[in-house]
This record gives sequence, structure tokens and C-alpha cells, in this order.
Amino acid sequence: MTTMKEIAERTGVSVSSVSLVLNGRDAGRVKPSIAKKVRDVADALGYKPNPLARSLRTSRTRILGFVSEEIATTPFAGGIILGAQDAASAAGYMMITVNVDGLTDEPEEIAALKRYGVDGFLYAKMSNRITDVPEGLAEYPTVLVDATDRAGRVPSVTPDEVGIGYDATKRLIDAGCTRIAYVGCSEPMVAQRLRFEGYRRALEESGLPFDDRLTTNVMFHRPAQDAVDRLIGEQRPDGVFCWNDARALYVYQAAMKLDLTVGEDLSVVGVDNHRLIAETLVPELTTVELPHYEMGYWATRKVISMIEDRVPSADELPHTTAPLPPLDGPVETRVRCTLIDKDSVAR
Amino acid sequence: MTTMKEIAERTGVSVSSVSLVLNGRDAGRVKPSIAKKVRDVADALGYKPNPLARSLRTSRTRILGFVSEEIATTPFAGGIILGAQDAASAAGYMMITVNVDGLTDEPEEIAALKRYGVDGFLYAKMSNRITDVPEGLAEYPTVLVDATDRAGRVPSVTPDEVGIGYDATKRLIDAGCTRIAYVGCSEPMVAQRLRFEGYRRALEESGLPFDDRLTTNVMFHRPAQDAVDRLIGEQRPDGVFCWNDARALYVYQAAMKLDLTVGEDLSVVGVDNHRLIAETLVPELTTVELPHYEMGYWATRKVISMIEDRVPSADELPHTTAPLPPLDGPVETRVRCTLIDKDSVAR
DNA sequence: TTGTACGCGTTATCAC
DNA sequence: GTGATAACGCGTACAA
Repeated sequence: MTTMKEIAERTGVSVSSVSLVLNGRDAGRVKPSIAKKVRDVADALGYKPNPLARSLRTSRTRILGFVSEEIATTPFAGGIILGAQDAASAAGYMMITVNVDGLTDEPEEIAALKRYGVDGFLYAKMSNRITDVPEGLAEYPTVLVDATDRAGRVPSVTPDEVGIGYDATKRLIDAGCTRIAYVGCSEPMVAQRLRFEGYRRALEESGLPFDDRLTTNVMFHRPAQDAVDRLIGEQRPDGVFCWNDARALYVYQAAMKLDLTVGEDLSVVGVDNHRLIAETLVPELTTVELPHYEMGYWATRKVISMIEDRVPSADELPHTTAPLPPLDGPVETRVRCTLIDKDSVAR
Repeated sequence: MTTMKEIAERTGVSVSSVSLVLNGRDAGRVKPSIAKKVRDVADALGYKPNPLARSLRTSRTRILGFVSEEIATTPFAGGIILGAQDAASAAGYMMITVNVDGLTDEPEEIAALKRYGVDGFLYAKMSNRITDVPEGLAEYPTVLVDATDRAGRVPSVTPDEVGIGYDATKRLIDAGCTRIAYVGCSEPMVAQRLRFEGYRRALEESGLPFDDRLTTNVMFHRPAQDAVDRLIGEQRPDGVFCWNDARALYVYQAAMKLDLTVGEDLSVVGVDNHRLIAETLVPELTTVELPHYEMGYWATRKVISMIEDRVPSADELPHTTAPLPPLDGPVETRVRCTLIDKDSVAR
């Protein structure tokens, strides 16, 4: 590891000047010729600042703490971590990831992260929950991912749930469906209410009547399958919007039993929660993709902008799959989801 | 953050004495009464050493780098991260997790981790691959997770693949099956060969003939389903060992078409890769569980023991789900897998 | 038994 | 414009 001291010796200037140059604070303070020399030597020696020493002085570590409750356990959202990591890496930050559902306890883990000097926190829940932010995080730049702060103070990023319901339903309407069912989730989640709202809004906008016999909320296993069987069998919808891909699978099974072909007799759109299903088991399912990667990316850029107290210019924000929402928007940011068209919707 | 300096002032002794006491090096060097006083004050003030400052001095950070290629992307193995994190946390370490399949490039990420002063590396691949360890890791304590070093130098931990095939097949034999099929993976992976070997070994040991018409190796989608349909339809096995749960699902579909009931006419065991399937879609599937958590845990303890150059005593290693293999065993460590009995195997 | 002094690599301050 | 010098918090050799 080459140090500033070495560069100073090699260049014949003082460490202070080297520091100024290498941190870009040399405008009008260090002679350009010297600055260039310093930079050349630094390049030649492959100088990289020692983050530890820098941190000791600045009490900034360029490390972010990523605290999550179930992320690493559930398959849903490696994408969040991935997006967060990419954003961190692009901005010269590192991420320490910590799970708080295993043996560990949350306050202790947060305290440990603080001791390591993290500059800020990402706090990720799963499935868009309303949550209380742990008090330990209050004094730090913090952003919630896939969750919103009950108190409405900490910035958060969540999927545009209403948009999900609206887009999925609209897609079915555009395909000519008129009896569109909704197979929802019987747990009282925010997303449930909002997706349902999007569903109804799309119906209304298109002049289709809402019929609550066409909706059912279920969980898993046998009871879920039975409820879906009943819905499809008795109501014969020509389109179904499903809370997620697992529930879409129940629709597939129900259709199979009734000798209906999905994509012909019945169109289906489901939210892609589990990856596996749309990738492997039912590749023809039309899905709405949750913006996990984008949320992770956005949240990380946001927390960095809070730490550095500035909004990065557009060209500092490299490519992601979709355009990101502005970093200086309202406290609750929602990210639009993508509909991936496949054969489960009739054309 | 209270510092040693503050404690020294409060106590009226020098910082060095405080340092000696708080690092347990005060035996016969600091007066016990003073030592006690220092400890009391430290407790009262809630003193925690500043890891940064300590690191600058000792060049030990108690940070581990976790480098993985697809972990966060695939749902397969959040368990690895979880186990690694638990082990790290229990030993007072932190983990910086880095993905090298996104936008980032591996050598650069590894270099960055080094700059942050990580003490050692976990290098995790997926699905038990033979791999070349990046040269940047050579000089650091490093352990491979779910992969083995082609050169055979870096310690690694993998699932006991032969045991998987053996246990699954044995379970079917014990249930009275005599025509046991194997639905494998047509990619040439280590695990494929080894699980197949375990399958054959169990057959042989029980005096059952091996019949290669009872085995098929497939990937996904339609071709896979067709191959499985054919196998089940033409050969009518009474037991099937499946490479993973997704393939087990194909067996379920095939059985359904043939009006066979899994658990009665046909027993099925599959390796649990995707969690979702055994948890939600086919809860009655008997599975062999991959020891992801245990591998992460073991690898982390191992790399820490390399860093600290000592093998922790048994009571320093808290509970995990299963007893861990010894830390000072051979270079390639294999972890036994667990069979979870469910109704898909006849009794 | 205790305290002083120094080093780790960087940044900030203030003379020059 | 430039360069000493102090400070960040800790650990440790060495002097007292």
C-alpha cells in the first residue's frame, strides 16, 4: 500500500500538498505543475487512499449499514441487495449487511454497525410494510426499502402498488376481458389494499362493473386452491389478476381441472414474487415485476445524498434498468413496476 | 462515543493503563484496585473500543469480506449469508458482502475490500462448483463455500452430495420401493455425478439392480416435463429421487396425468433447492435439505480460526441446527444433509 | 506499577 | 502557494 507520505517524498513536496491535490482541493492553492506531478506519481504508484486512516480523521467511513429482517431468508428480493450494492459500489461505498431475524438481536447489531462507523443505514423490510423505524437509526441518515415509516419522517421507497393493480387489470381489459377476477391476499397488507384499489380504478375507468363475487382473498395450500377452484368454476371469469405468482399457479391448476386453457379461455396476470415460478414452472405467465433492484439502487443513492448533503447530477447516476425517481422528491417515493407480456394473456 | 482518553481522565490514570486493563493485559502490571476502577468507569460510560482506531494500529479490522457470484441473485441460498452472519456476529466480526455478477468487476471489488482492511475472505459460489480462487485472495485467509478449489489449496465446505443421493434412495428403499427412478440434472455438475453415485450405492447395498432406463437427466420446461412423463409412464417406478424440488414438481404433474397419487402409488424425494416449492406449493414433499446455513456458519468460523490462528474451544461455538464438522479437518469439508420426512413417501 | 512518547495515514489549521 | 504541525483513538515499547 503506497501512502501519501511516499508520494510526498518521491515528489519532493509536503504531505499536505499531496493531500490537497489528491482530494481535488488544489484549485488556486497548489501550483498546477506540482499538482500534475503529484497526480502522476500517485498514478504510477497506484495510490489508493487508506479508508481507515481517512475515517479516523473525518469520521466518515463510506460504509453503509444494510439492516433487514427477512431479506436474506426469503427468496423474494436478492434484487434489493444487488441494487443497493451496485449503487454503493458506483459511489465508492461499501455495504455491511446484517440480518436481524437469526440469532442476532436488532439493537445490538445496529449498535455494532455504529461502532464500525457506518455513515448511514438502509432499513429493508419485506412486502411493503408500515413500520416503526428503530430508534437507534433516528440520528443517522436512513432510508426505508419496501416499507414506509409510520411516523412519516424517514424517507422510503416502495413499489407503486396501485400501479400494479391498475396495469395488470388494464392489460386484461385491453386483451378484451370483461369479467376480470382478482385473487388477492387475505393478510391485511398495505399492498393488498392498494393493488385492489388499482384493480377497481382500472375497471371503473373502462366502464366495467365491479362485482365482488369476482374477488377472493386467500393464503396458501388447500384452502387457497379450493377458493380459487370455486371462483373460477362458479364465476367463469375471462381474466384473472393475481396477487402473486404462487396464487397464479392455483389459477392454472383450477383451469386445468375445468379443462380451460390459460391464454385462450382465460387470461392471467400475476405479480412476480418468487422468480422461480415465472422463470421455470410457468414461463408463459404474464407478470408484473416488482422493482426490487431499482428500490435498492434508489434507496442507496438517496442515503448517500443525505450523507453527503447533495443531490448528485444526472451523469453521476449510471444506467439502471429504468429511470429512477428524483432523489429530492417527497418522503414516500414509489417506483413504477414493469409488466412483462407473455402468453398467459390472450391477444 | 466514549474514548479511552475520557476514561483515563475520569479515573485519574494514564491512557496506557486504561488500555492495558481494557485489553486484559494488566496481570501483574496494573494495581488491581486501579484496574477495577478503570473497568467500573468503562462500564458506567458504556465504553466500546473504536474499531477504526484499533484497526489503524493493529491492522486487524474484524471485518470479513463475503464475495459471491450469484448468491444474492438466486433464491437458493440466503441461508449461507445468514449462517455466515450469525457466526461472524457471535465472534465479534462484521461482514461486508459483495456481489460480483452485477455491474461490478471482481478484482476491483476484492481490491476495495482489501483497502477496507478485511481480515479474510469467504468466497461463495453456487451449486458446488469446482473453481479457481481469484489470485487476489491467495495471500489472505480464505474459505470457499459451496465450491471446491481446483488447486486443492484453499479450504472449502460443500454439501455431502453422495450422502444426499444415498439417504434419499435409502429412504425410498426403506419405504418398500423396488423400482426407484432418478430424475437428475443434465448439466455436468459435480453434484450430479456424486448424487448419482449415492443413488447407485444405496441400490447396490440393498441388492436392488440398477436399470438405466429408470434414470433421466433433464433441465426445465417442456422438454423436462416430457422426459419425466415418459419415464413415469413407461417405466412405472414406485419411487423417484429427484435432483431438486423443481424436478419433483414435474414428477407430480406426470403422476397427476397418469392418475397416480404421490405418497401412495409413487413415493418421491427431492432435494430442496428453492424453499418455495416445499414450503408452499407441495408441502407434502419429502426433501433433503441442503446445509446452507451450516456451510456459511462453518466457513466463517473456519476463516476466523485461520485469522486468529487458533481453533476455538467447543463452548465458544454456540448452537447451530446441527453439530459442525471439526474446523481442523481436511481441506475439503463436507456437511451432512438432513432428510425431512413428509407424506410424499409411502409408509 | 505507572506514565510518556510515538506510530498508524489522513485531513485541517495556520503560519510562512 | 506551500509546508509544518496537531489531531483523530488506540496500542505498545520503553522509560521512570
